Amino acid sequence: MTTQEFSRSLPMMLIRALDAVMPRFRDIFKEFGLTEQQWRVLRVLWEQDEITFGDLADVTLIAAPSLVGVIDRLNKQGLVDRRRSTTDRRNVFILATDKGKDLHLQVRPVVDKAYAELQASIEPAEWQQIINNLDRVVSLQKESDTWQK
Amino acid sequence: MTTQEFSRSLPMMLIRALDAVMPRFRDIFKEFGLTEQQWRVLRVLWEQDEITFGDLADVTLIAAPSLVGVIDRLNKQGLVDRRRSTTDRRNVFILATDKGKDLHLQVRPVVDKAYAELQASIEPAEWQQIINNLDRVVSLQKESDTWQK
DNA sequence: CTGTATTTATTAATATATTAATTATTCATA
DNA sequence: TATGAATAATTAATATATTAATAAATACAG
Repeated sequence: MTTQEFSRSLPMMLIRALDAVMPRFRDIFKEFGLTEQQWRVLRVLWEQDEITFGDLADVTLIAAPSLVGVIDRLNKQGLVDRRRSTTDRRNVFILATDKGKDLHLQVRPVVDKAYAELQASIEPAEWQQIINNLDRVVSLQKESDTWQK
Repeated sequence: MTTQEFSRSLPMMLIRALDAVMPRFRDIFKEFGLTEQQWRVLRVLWEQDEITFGDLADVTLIAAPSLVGVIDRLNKQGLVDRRRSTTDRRNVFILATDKGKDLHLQVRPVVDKAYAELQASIEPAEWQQIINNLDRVVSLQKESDTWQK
């Protein structure tokens, strides 16, 4: 019965965990007219003030080609702006508009509350263990990637 | 510096882990002209022989509207067929064609090898811990979903 | 300096994700 | 048995993911 093996493989378990966790957050984002990815961008800009497109892609884990569209739509909503760097004209800085900052201040408490509830549903020690485990999966793969390129 | 908090939040860690793990598998799938989702479908059909569309969506963790297109494209490649149930004409059975079964037999060993290498990169005890932890995240969320609906 | 390789953001093409609406069928019951 | 509720697959509309290719700017060797 190796379908069960498949269902319990690491990739499927990761996807299942995301499927279990994300819907309640998406519901919140939607209330404020945001998608999950749009929220990730604003979440960073609220702390960062100004960040290059490339760094934003790294931090949000949104691949550059996808991020172009995400930024376009946020820009159309008047929530973020692009500003090309003067020192290196290849770089583009992304920054939240005042409207973007305000919106974020509204969304943030609701999301934080939902996240606190999520965290509260799991023992602190177990929670930390999960984070550490995921961290380890990432670092191990990064290592074995190095010699490949 | 709460951008770090964000980066180490459970959702971001899950996504990062997937990003770390999946590329090497996608490379393999691509060699055989398959996408990740197409492979998931074939992976199930190889064991299952015949399965309803809805059950297939559940097992592959592909939402029904997405699965429609995945099946369409697999069908165009001559790898799977649809067959409407005679007992309940709402149900549609999905099954692999001979070509689909043959292809799967070719892909499977390569994928299994890559998966074995992935698993070998992590201590067995830690591996089991990760799976158990993810399982727990899922079950805890399922519980708190129940009373919501 | 000059031509070439690298880097950064973007476009292009195709596949998938997400939510809401729709169609066809079956169920349940009045 | 007609009829409204429930179920299964699909369509529709929009957003994102993935890979390859491109455009513009900079770095860098010769």
